Amino acid sequence: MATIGFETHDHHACVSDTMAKAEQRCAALDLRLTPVRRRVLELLLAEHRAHGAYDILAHLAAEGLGTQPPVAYRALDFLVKAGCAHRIEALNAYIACAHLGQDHTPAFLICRSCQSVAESDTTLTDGRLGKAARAAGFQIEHTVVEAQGLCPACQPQDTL
Amino acid sequence: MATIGFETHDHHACVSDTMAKAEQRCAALDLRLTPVRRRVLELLLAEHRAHGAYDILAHLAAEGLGTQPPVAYRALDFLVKAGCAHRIEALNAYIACAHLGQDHTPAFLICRSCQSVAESDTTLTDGRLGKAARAAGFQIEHTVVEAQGLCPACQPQDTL
DNA sequence: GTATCAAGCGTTATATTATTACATTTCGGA
DNA sequence: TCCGAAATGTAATAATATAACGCTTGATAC
Ligand SMILES: [Zn+2]
Ligand SMILES: [Zn+2]
Ligand SMILES: [Zn+2]
Ligand SMILES: [Zn+2]
Repeated sequence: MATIGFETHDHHACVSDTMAKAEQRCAALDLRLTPVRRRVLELLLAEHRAHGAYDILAHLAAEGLGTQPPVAYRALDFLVKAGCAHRIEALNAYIACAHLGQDHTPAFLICRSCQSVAESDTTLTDGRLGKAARAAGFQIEHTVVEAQGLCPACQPQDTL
Repeated sequence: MATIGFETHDHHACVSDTMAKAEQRCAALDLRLTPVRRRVLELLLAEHRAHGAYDILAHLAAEGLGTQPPVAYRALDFLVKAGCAHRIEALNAYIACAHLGQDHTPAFLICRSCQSVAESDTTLTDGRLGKAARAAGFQIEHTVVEAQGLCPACQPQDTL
């Protein structure tokens, strides 16, 4: 279980790795990573936090890539469907996938103080939700698992 | 782990029990379950599915209890804070709590076909999310756990 | 090559969800 | 009975999201 987003890491590598994987993935699935879509993914990747559709749109507008909401929503929808990004329901916002290439069921840890978001990759739905679904005979198609709270850096320090 | 919402049950009893528990709870916590708040809870309780704020508002308007959005949002916010209702983030909607009086961390099973929503009561965050949070040093304050899919009644039948 | 068709994009308009702000009322406690 | 906090009424607006429609592009078939 790797949680990306709170650890200090080589973020440049993080970005270029993910972009490369996104290229591969889209090529493999015969999906077209057009300029707008690519740029939106780059914008999402810039920081490990969620970005609102209108934030993204503002960047696109500043760069002459589009000014109307559908421009942003189409690109975001594409990235989500392609598995390159996830929607954070609790924030009505979007984030780049931190485990591109790995088959995973994402779970998010959202810091209310610094707004950073970590994506935890645990492979299966065998936690609470899986058990509850099995017990109820429910057939899961998609899961939303998001925790809000304080990341390690934002927690009050005991040690003076 | 009881999942309420898909099972056939005595829903009249379900409603009156919950209303009684809500009364008790508000009294105990010194919260005021005013007429609008009570009515909104009743509306939520009518069916085991999520209700949009504007759906609720439409009912209130029809009953002369208020016509402006804040009326619905205030009542819903009160009920959520009081623990009598939950917000379903994936639907931007609200549902009455099915485990009022029990200390619980709700998880929801949302049927995309019949829109019914079941609340599963599992007491602790020791599933995927809990483990991921512990591993990352994240301090959870609130969790959003929602599965979308098909409830037992809406699944294609093998047996002819 | 060029006709055809689907995917992508530009743009306008509109729908849905949610909050801010401020005046007024209600209600419990001093 | 007076005071102050909580609740409510109401208008305005913000934030998020989608529908609809026509044009452009780029791949494929002929
Ligand atoms: Zn990074
Ligand atoms: Zn992911
Ligand atoms: Zn019931
Ligand atoms: Zn509940």
